[in-house]
Amino acid sequence: MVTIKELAKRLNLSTTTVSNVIHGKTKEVSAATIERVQKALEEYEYVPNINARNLAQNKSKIIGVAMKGRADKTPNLFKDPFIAELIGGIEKVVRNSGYFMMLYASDDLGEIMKEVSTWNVDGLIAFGIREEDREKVRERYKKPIVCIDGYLCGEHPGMVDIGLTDEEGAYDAVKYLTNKGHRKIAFLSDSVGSVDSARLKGFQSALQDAGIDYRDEDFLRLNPWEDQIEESLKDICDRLDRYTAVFCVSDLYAVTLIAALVDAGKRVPEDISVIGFDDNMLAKLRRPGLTTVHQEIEKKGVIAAETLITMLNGESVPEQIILGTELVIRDTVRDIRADSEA
Amino acid sequence: MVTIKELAKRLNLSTTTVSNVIHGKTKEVSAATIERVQKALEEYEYVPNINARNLAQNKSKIIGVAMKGRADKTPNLFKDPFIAELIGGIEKVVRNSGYFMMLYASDDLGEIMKEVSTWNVDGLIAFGIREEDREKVRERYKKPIVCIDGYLCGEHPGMVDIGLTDEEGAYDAVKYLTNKGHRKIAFLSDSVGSVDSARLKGFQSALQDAGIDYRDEDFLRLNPWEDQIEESLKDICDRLDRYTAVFCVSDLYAVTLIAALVDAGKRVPEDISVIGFDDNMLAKLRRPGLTTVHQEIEKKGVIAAETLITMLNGESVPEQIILGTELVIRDTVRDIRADSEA
DNA sequence: TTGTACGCGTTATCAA
DNA sequence: TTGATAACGCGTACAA
Repeated sequence: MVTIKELAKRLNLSTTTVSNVIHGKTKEVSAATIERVQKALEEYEYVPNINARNLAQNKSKIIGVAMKGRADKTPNLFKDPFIAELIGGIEKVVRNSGYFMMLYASDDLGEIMKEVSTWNVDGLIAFGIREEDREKVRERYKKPIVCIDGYLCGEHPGMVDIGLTDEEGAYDAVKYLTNKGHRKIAFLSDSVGSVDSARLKGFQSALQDAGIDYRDEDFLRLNPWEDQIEESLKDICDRLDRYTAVFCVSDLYAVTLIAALVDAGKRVPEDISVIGFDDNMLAKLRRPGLTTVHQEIEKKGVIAAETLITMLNGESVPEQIILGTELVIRDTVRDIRADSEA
Repeated sequence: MVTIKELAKRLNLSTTTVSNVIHGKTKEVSAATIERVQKALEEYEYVPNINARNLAQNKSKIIGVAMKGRADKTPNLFKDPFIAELIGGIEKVVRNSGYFMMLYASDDLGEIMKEVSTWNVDGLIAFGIREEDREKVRERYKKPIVCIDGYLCGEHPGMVDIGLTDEEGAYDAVKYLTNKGHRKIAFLSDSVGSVDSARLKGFQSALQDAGIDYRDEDFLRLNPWEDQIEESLKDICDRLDRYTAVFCVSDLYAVTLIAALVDAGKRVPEDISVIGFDDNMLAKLRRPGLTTVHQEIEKKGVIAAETLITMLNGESVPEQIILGTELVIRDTVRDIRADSEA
């Protein structure tokens, strides 16, 4: 660990000169000195001390990724392919831009914000931050923030949102189900976040357009905790006896549900049709294929990170970016129109 | 951003006293002062500046996770469920121990090591570092290192390895295949790392024990690059015409292969039996279930991180920890003994 | 019980 | 073209 100071002493130069060479501020340094310094840098394998640099510049080159509630929902954050792909996308961009990524997952927003300011994080990507928490975040953190699926409304200076056509996506999926003759359709989710409620809205609209009444009991709530999921699934499978189709709020849940259904002796789609959301690898790699609503998850992460870095560069960015969805028809929805006519 | 200095001035105290209160060195501070300081800390929302702290203490509270070659193999690191689960396990422990995780994925080991020392990382978890690179790493980085699947041999002070019974696992799987009457068995992998060669060894032993000759052409090499994988899969599917079973080096590859086989009009296991390795969510969530070799991936990450933190605490740890494997029999291997007798 | 003063490695300002 | 020197915020001997 050679320091600039040591190097300077060895070369009989000042730290300033060495520092200047390191940073290419070479206009005011003689060619000979540059040469000498560069050689020494190589020879002694100089690496800058980021802590000192950051301290001096009041920067960090760190981009924080804050995920409220996620640590509690999934003990292993990355087991959910959605999270994994999203973070993968972010990480790629962050790394290629010369920044570093630091992950904060906690249910306690205060905790997250404390660490974010402790590390002097240059910018923040927030995932799963609710409307009511947004003020608190802004108050304690003045640098650029990009929200993912934040459903920002109103003015939020220095804060942009990367969203999705959640409502339309769900609408298309459920419309497809009703077109195939389904009238008893359940909605499977785990909570009632902004994303879920947007998708529920689309679900309800599609039902309405088909002249079907939505009842509260159609909302099936999966408890994703590892020690409770099995029981929860069993309960849901039972309740699904009264339905011919389920719209699931994620592929993970769709695939998990299908496994439970199959284990309970039911066939998909012969006995019940299932439709997912995300079109992640779980959907893509299974055969028969999962009918689902496609979204570009990795791209979402990439765009979030790129947007943040653009902001960090002082350039302007749109207040909101909404990515599209597309229904991908594969093999888990059955056409039951013939049945009902019979 | 209040600093200790400012706080001290406001309270008419010295920075030392404030600092002492912050760190609970309360034996030599009057109760009244403690009270006052703590109240001020709350009120002004004091957060320490990590850069300054690290600079002063020459520490970082950062644990680096270095993955050589991974950035090039998978453009999105976390798309591979094995990586995702492993990192998830590490991250959980790291976070709960008050450390932070920083990810380095690059094909260039020098690049990785440079950043590791730049950030003054307290400890390193290395994944996919080859024998020949180990010296280089040790030379440039003197702090504790935990390797995952490193296949360390010989003396490596301050360096421990978390491994797996790869050879036995593969042996069990292939033994199972031969027991079921298979004699034309292929080996699917993407490279020839230590892990793969251990599994290949087990593969070969099992063949040998069943009196089957191993030929080089039985080694099917999958090219996992996104733009080449399709072609590679097609080629492999063709070559599999001459086999009744494949042993795949990962569940990801097994599931990917099955999808390709199904798309090519083949049935698993009726036409060809497939066996995987890892028993990750891909295997667990599919129906019919994937027969595979179970390993506790998340636990591997957890143990790696725990071991490193133990080392960081100055306690002693075993030089090597080998986790076990277990064959999980599900539904992708067919018993063809009846066929051959017929 | 509290305060002073210095060092950590780097950058930045200003003077030479 | 180069060099002194003062920050940056914190921790810690050592002094009071």
